[in-house]
Amino acid sequence: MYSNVVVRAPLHIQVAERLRLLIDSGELAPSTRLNENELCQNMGVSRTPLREAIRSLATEGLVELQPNRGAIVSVVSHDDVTEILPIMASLEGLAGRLAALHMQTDQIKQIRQIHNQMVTHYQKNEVTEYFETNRLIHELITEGSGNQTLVDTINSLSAKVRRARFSAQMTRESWAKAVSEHEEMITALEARDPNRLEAILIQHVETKRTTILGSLQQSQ
Amino acid sequence: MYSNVVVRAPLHIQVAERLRLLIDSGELAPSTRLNENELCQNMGVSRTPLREAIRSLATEGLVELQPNRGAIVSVVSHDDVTEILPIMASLEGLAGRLAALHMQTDQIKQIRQIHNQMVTHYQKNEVTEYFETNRLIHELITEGSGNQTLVDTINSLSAKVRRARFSAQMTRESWAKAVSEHEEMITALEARDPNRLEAILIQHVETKRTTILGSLQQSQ
DNA sequence: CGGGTTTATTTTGCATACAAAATACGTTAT
DNA sequence: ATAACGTATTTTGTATGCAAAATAAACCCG
Repeated sequence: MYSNVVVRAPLHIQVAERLRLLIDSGELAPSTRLNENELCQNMGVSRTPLREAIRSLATEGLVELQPNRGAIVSVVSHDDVTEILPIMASLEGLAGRLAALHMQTDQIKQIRQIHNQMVTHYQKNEVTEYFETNRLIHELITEGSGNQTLVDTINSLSAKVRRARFSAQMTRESWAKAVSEHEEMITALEARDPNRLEAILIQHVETKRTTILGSLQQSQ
Repeated sequence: MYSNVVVRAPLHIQVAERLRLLIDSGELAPSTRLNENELCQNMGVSRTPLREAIRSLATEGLVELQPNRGAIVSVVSHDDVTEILPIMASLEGLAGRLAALHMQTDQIKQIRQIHNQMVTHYQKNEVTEYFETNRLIHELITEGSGNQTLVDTINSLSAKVRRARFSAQMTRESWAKAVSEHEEMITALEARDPNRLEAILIQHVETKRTTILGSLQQSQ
């Protein structure tokens, strides 16, 4: 007999996921205080699993615990981003290097297709769709490394940078540069050239850095 | 009037620290089940802060949650180490590059002193002291990067590798190689040569890799 | 004996209760 | 009016209680 048991995740995990989403979407903005009773009511759970979830998010760095004063949504400062981006560059470079060596040919073809979509979105000035496809490409290359720890590490850092919300400030010029770098990326991947792909990805993050830090207000 | 208030950390943080120590020291061995009542009695706290601590350790990756069956000390497998080491190489390389650029001269002199101590321990075959000074040097270089996020990321990965416990299996040969690489490291640091230091650190982790994975039994 | 099923015990998951700290409020005095 | 103090309320931190799941033990039947 087949098992009918629906193994549903523990409450504190479900709650953590929802909170993560709320924070990531900006619905819970940085420095917002997390009121336990309020959140409990909204989510229909008691304080115990909620608090467990908050503790998890704290070790992830998404919220900051303030003893006897609860937790606030952590603020990603200019300095944080300055610290994170070189790390991202190094890790994305490594991921690209590994991806060039290990990815299946049909997976690379898929990335090329998404890249073409992205270019179309760029030409039509469809910002949201552009960012979505852009993100997907980076995600696929990262996953193409075949190194799950690397994927997790990059995602965790990437999430923090994303929360700094700079995207709107992208200039015509830096956007064009990013797209052309992407073209080079895909070419290097198709040629399975690890050194070149690594170099481009590192350069790409550098471009991102100037874009972001140019527009981000000092010490947010 | 000066404040006399002793701001002591919340219980769940103290508990998490103690558990981290127990796991790191091997007193709580991998795959050991964490019995809540037992631990509560040992530590003299109730289940609530203990459980919060366990959730934190779970997101850190030190323990693994098994729904309805509690938590076990996570097992660092051969594959985990295989994934982690290239990441460490990349990040330690970056840290070295930054350290060569930013470290104060007197800090570099201090590292040279510790390095000399380490060499003495090597010559006298004092394994424990060797590893301790070795660890300290890597820590100081990493911190010398001036990038706290980088320090945290490296430490978190490093802790996992350390828990795999391979150190005893180091051969005469690989030990000698590690020491000579260290000599090169310090020289490059004193010369403030970022590229060279980065390259050596990456190579150094590669040496470590062959040492570790040579001795670690498959799929622990 | 041994395999399988039922019952008892333990252990976890979640909710609630109580105490301490922090915040908000109101009162008084200047 | 406002600054400062004291009190009330809210909010967090920790402990405990109860129900469900998992494990261990007892039991039955072949």
